Amino acid sequence: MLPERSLTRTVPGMPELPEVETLRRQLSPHLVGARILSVDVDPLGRYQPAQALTGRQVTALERRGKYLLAVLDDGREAIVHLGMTGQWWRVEPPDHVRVVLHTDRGTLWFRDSRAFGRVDVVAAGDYRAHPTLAGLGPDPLRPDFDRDAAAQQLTVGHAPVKGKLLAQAAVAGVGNYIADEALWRTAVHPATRHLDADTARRLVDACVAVMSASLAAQGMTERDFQHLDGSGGEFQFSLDCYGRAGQPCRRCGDTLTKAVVAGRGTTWCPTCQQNPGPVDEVEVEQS
DNA sequence: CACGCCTCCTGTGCGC
DNA sequence: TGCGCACAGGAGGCGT
Repeated sequence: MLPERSLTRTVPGMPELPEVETLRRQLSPHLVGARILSVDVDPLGRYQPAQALTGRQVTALERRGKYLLAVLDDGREAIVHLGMTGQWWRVEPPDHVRVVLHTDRGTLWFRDSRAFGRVDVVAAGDYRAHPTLAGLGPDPLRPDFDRDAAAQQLTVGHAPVKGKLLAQAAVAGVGNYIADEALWRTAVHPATRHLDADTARRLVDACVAVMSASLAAQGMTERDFQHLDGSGGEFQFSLDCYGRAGQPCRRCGDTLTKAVVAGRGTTWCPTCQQNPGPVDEVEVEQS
């Protein structure tokens, strides 16, 4: 059963699809059907749109990729993105409260220390102010997930495959750890700029497999896991690659390396994931 | 047009 | 020990 102190079991580091879906399931009983009586919002401008939730009833809580969508009773919907550190609490957090929802079922607090999260209220389906959401690729948890369409996206363009994965246009909900794990599983170098169709399909399958395993573990809880109260995610214990720079590859024993690829910290095995040619990576110190 | 770089934030963890 | 500072990182915006 859900502990009182933290609804989210805090999902600290990087909420990706499994973490956001876990949160959606935990949040639903407290939000779907509830009416929001009043809203307190942090002075920071980016959260101001949440004020528009006042008086609204939530009719459904959906998820697309890493976006939570709360369908409202007036034809609009609330878009919630957790950014890096967004959390929902059922008790008042000690700090970094950005939005407070007073509902007829109790109060929910949105805490976001780094303030990369976002809350917006738009006409249903109007994602003009959210281009990534507007161009979101197929979501692996939806029954109509089109694996070949996702793979096709990965074969076009010239950007490093790591960047294509993070862009959300191929597979919705991929973040840094899912990308690194999937690339490791398929033995694809993250800086690869061209994939053949078969490799692309295997990479999509690997993304889905990593997401499924992580969701089954209720996602990854990284930094705050000392505060866990029994409902925390466990996937951090199943990682083969992400966060293991400097440690031996579980497949070949070589030392996993870390560098910046497509602007993001990236870990891979230099033996299993062969360098496809000239790449523009910057070596980063290993721990 | 697609890509790459900068920005937003603040806790963390490093170096001195 | 304590201080200061660079850095991480999802997504948006913009320049090339």
